[in-house]
Parts: sequence; structure tokens; C-alpha cells
Amino acid sequence: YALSGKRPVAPDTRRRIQRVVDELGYSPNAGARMLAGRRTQIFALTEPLRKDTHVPTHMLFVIATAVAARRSDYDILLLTDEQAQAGMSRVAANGLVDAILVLDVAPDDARVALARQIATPTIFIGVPDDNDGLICVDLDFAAAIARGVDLLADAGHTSIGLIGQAETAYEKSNFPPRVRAGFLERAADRGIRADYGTTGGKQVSRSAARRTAAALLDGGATALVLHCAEEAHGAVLAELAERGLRVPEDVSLVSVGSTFDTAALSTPIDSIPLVPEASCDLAVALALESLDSVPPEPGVRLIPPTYTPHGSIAPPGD
Amino acid sequence: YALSGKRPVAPDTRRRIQRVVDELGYSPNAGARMLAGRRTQIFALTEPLRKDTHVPTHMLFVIATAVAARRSDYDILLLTDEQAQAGMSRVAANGLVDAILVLDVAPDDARVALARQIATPTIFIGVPDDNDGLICVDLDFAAAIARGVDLLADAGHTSIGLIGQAETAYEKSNFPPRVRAGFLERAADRGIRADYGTTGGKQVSRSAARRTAAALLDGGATALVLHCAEEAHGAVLAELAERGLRVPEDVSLVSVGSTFDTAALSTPIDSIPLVPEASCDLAVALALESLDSVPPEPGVRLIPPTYTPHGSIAPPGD
DNA sequence: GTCCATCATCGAAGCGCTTCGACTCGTTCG
DNA sequence: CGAACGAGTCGAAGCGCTTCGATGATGGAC
Repeated sequence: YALSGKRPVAPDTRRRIQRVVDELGYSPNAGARMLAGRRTQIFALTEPLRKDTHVPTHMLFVIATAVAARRSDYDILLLTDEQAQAGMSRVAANGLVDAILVLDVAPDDARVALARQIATPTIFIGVPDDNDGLICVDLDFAAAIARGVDLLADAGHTSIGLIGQAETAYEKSNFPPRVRAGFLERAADRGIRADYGTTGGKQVSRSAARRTAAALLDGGATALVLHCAEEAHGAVLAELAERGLRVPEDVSLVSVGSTFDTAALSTPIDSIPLVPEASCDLAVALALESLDSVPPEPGVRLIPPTYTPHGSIAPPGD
Repeated sequence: YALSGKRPVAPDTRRRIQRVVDELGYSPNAGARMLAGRRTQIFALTEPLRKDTHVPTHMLFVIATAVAARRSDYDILLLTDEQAQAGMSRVAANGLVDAILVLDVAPDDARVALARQIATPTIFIGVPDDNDGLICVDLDFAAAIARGVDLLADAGHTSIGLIGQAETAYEKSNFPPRVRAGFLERAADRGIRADYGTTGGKQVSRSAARRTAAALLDGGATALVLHCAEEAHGAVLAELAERGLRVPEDVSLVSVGSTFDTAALSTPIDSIPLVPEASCDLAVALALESLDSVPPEPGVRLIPPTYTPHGSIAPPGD
């Protein structure tokens, strides 16, 4: 009781006990706690890590989740590869984990059906197409891209381009389509011209990124929204440099949904970032909450985007 | 007993029981098994994932470990970030895991001292400088680089270059120094000229890789050994292309310790690869073995390298 | 002096398994 | 025909905790 605080214990008794605990190096057996208490203090993290995903970005989410979980005294059991699916049912059935966190969500993710079958609370970090009754967390990509378009439109640009992800990402991942659709929609609302291109077929490539940048610029775009890999950012900057175009005097740039530091690029770029910690902290909070008597309502929680200027936006032809 | 097989059970009784288990969807409670049995069926995987490491490569090891563990009915508890160290003591103390697997091993890794303190069996995937009494698993990098040098020397090359990792890797990681030293040593043994360079300072950069390739070629090297990132391989090939040098007619190449498919590069390159599955399978086997009554001997297990030709080696000036 | 609140102490139940010994059958073998 | 054996059943102990109710001890309020 001194350790769990579930019954009143006088402060200095607690200290006395704590001292002995420290001296003896006592630490309660995990298995016994799982059995006796109703908590395992473990979350499963299911992350298929498909071949075509951007591994470093995904790992930021894995780490952010692990760090957030530890803050609440939870460990992470990693379910990857084929176990991302099979493991979910298994750990739900044998009670190894208190909740399941789902990463790398596909639009038609098979784990959606699994989540509905099992009793273990499940939190999605990302939004599948069919999300009825699920708890999902994600950056508000629509608001983020809209903000990006607004920034450029407000600066006076009337023709802008979107440099997107590799093509497969628009089928296999859940947010790129949302970004592209939001881009076109907001540009239409603002009455400005909007074109877009991708940065590769299956894999991101520098050359594809450069070609797309070139095509958009040739098409008359005076500002670019970048929703692509760090590598592609570099390629776009290289293309601009080769054309002798300055940022922001000749071309304005804004990066949307990046997980890396756009200020550290050869030319710093304004950013409306995707912050793994934000999503993962919230997801872990929801996982904890779903363990107590009043679990959270199902639904999609969208995180409002933030904007960090680095001087890469200016009026056109400035 | 029908499920665990620890007492003789007639085959068809076992089948009958299995059928009922399936029908009922019964699956034994994980906490109860931990408490009653002496096995948790969980391995901890400690992987700091420092900022300066190559994340995709490391993840190959994480996944390979997870897959290997599952084959023996084990799950992986992920200890990353600061928990890579703190978590080790914790899970060892509370008996959450049966063994600990150590990834991303530094030459002076703090986890070496921890491993000696705790009772939980610990397997290092990588070889720290001070490895007395530890169980370590790794590719035999010395043999791998020696093989690479031999291949080139046997083909008749008398001046070769090594394109290495970024400079920090030679301090923070455990194998790059072994490769470099082995390179110089075997070249000396074979009486051929050997130079080397790196592919960046803190981070791998294409430009640094090209500069190093250029310097080695200008220095007279007719063959290059690549022990570097995929990105750097691409940069080296770009430099060769720009100089109009053909592989293998003008320059021979061999890649040592790569984890990606060198046959898929714009020019396929012979490879003496680092195979994550090989190390991780062995590590998991050792972890399992250290749970039974006769634990394995401490010591370093080096995995013999393999060689896969892709036609990138030929006699000089062919 | 009594009463009550506060906190420490005690004993016991039970979480859901694993593991063991003991016992019972029916069968086979010498 | 009895011994020996394989296979199934049964009961019980115990893994190391959490949680609960009950009982004691102490001190302040009245």
C-alpha cells in the first residue's frame, strides 16, 4: 500500500518503506503483478514496417510511443512484420497487454477488422478509411495543407504547386490522399491555380523530385508546397539552385507534414510539421484512459497543425 | 500436458484436446504462465537508436530479431532511447523477460557493465571492446574485408581503396574500425597499396562520398572496396559514370558489409554482405540456450562471411 | 473518561496457471 | 497369472503478488 498508494499511509512510513525497498533492491515480480492486479503495464505496438515505407519516419513514431508509454510506467511489446496482425489477436487473447497501439495505418488496414473483434482497447495512430467505432489519432492534415495554401495565397501567389510523395504512398498510406485533396480544395476556394506531382513511383528518388519541381516551375508556379521526404526536399532545393532561383525572392516554399528539421536544410524552409510526439502522447493518453471505468468515446481526434516560419515565404516576384 | 508435451499423451487424445481448445478459443493467460512457469516468453531488445545511426539498417536487425524470436514463441519488448539502459536493469529485476538482446553496440558500451551486474542472460549483437565474459554475435568483419581484398588482389589489382563510413561511425560504432584495420592489414599481407577515405563527418553525404571516390581514383586505385551506406554507393557510381569509367573494365568494385541488395543498384556490385538474419537467428538461439541448464560458454561468435558475385570485379585495365 | 478518526498490522483469499505425486485402468509380456 | 508399462484422471501445492476485511494502537476532541 505504501508503494501503490491505494490506502492511506503516513508520509514518513512511506519513506521508511521506500528506503528499505531501495536498500534491498526489491522490485515486484512482473508476472505476479499481471496475475494479481488486472494490469500488465505493457502496450502492444503493431507496426508492419512494409518494405515501401519510410523507415526513419516510422521509427520516430515508434520511439515517441515508447517514450510516452514509459512516462506512465508502460513498456512496449513490438509486433512487427507478419506479427503485426497475428500478434494482435494473440496478445489480446492471452492478456499480455493492456492496450494495443496501431502504427503505419493503411486506408484499408486489415487491423481494423481485428480491432473490432478483440476486447483489448486499440488506438489507431493514423486514420483508416473505415474508422467507425474506432479511436484514431492523427495530425489534422487537411488543416495543415490548408494552412500552407493560405500562407502562400495570403502572400499573393496565384499559382502554386504541390510536391508530393511517391506514387505508391497514395494507395498504401492513409494521409497522402487527404493532403492532396485538401491542397486542391483550398486552392480552389482561394481561386488560385494549383498543380501537383509526385517524387517517385514505388520509391522516392531525387531525380523524380527534381523533374516534378521542374515541371511545376515550368508550369508557372511561383510557390511550392512540399509534402515529401527529406531527400526530395534536398533535390528540390538543388533544382532551384541550378536554375538560379532564390528562396523566397523568386520562389516561396513551405513544407507540410515533415518530421525532420526543415531549418537545417541548405535553405531553411517554413514548416507545418507532423510531430510524432504529439500524436503518440495523445494515443498513449487515450490508451490509458480506455483502461478506466469510463473509456473514451470512439472517434477521430485530429491534432491542430502548428506553423514555424523560417523565412521561405515572400510575395511573388519580390 | 497435452499442450506442453511434458508428459506422454496419446496422439489422438492430444488432437481431441486441441480441437476443444480451438473451439473455445482458449489461450492460457500470459501473466499466470509467467508466474507459475519460470518462463515469460519475452525477450527484451535494447536498441538506443542514437541520432547518428543509420535507422533503416538498424531496423533490419530489430525485425530480424523479432521474427527469429517468434519462431520460438517469444515476443520482443522494445527498450529504446534512454530506456535502452535503464530498462535493462528494470526488466532484469522484475523478471519481465527471460533474456536480453543488445543491439547497436558501441565500442565502450555502457550496457556491458549492466550486463555483468544482472542475472538475466544477455546476448550482444555486435562486439564491444571490453567483451570479457559476455556472449557476443557478429559477422566476421575481419574475414569479410580480407575476402574482399583477396578477391581484388587475386584479380591482379595492386592499388585499391576503401570507401568507408562517416567519421563518427569509427568512434561510436563497434565494427567500422575492425573493417578498416582488417583492410590495411590484408592489403599489407598481399603486398598491395591501400588507401582509404570516409563518406562524411557526422552524417553520410553524397558529396563526401564522391570526393573520397575521386581522391582514391586520382591516387591510382584501380579497385574500390565499399563499406558504406547505400546512398554512398550511389554517389560513387555517379562519380565513376561522370568520369566515363566502366565497371568492371576500368574499375573493380566490391561491397563489404552491406545490408541492402547491391544487385539492384544502377550497376550491380559484388557483395560480401552483412546479413541481419544470420546474426539475429544465432543471437536468439543463444538466448534460448542460455535458459537451459547448461548455458552456452561466454565468448565471441563470429559468423563466416559469404560472397555473392555480380560481375563487378575484373583484372585491372581489362 | 469516552468516542472517533487515523494509520499500522494481520490473516486470508484468489489471480490462472505449472508441476508433481499418486492412483486407476487396460494392455502386453514373460 | 502376475508384473510391468503406457495412458488418463485426480488432488494439491505453490508461483508472488493485490486486495479486502478485521483488528490494534495512538492521539486529539469533547
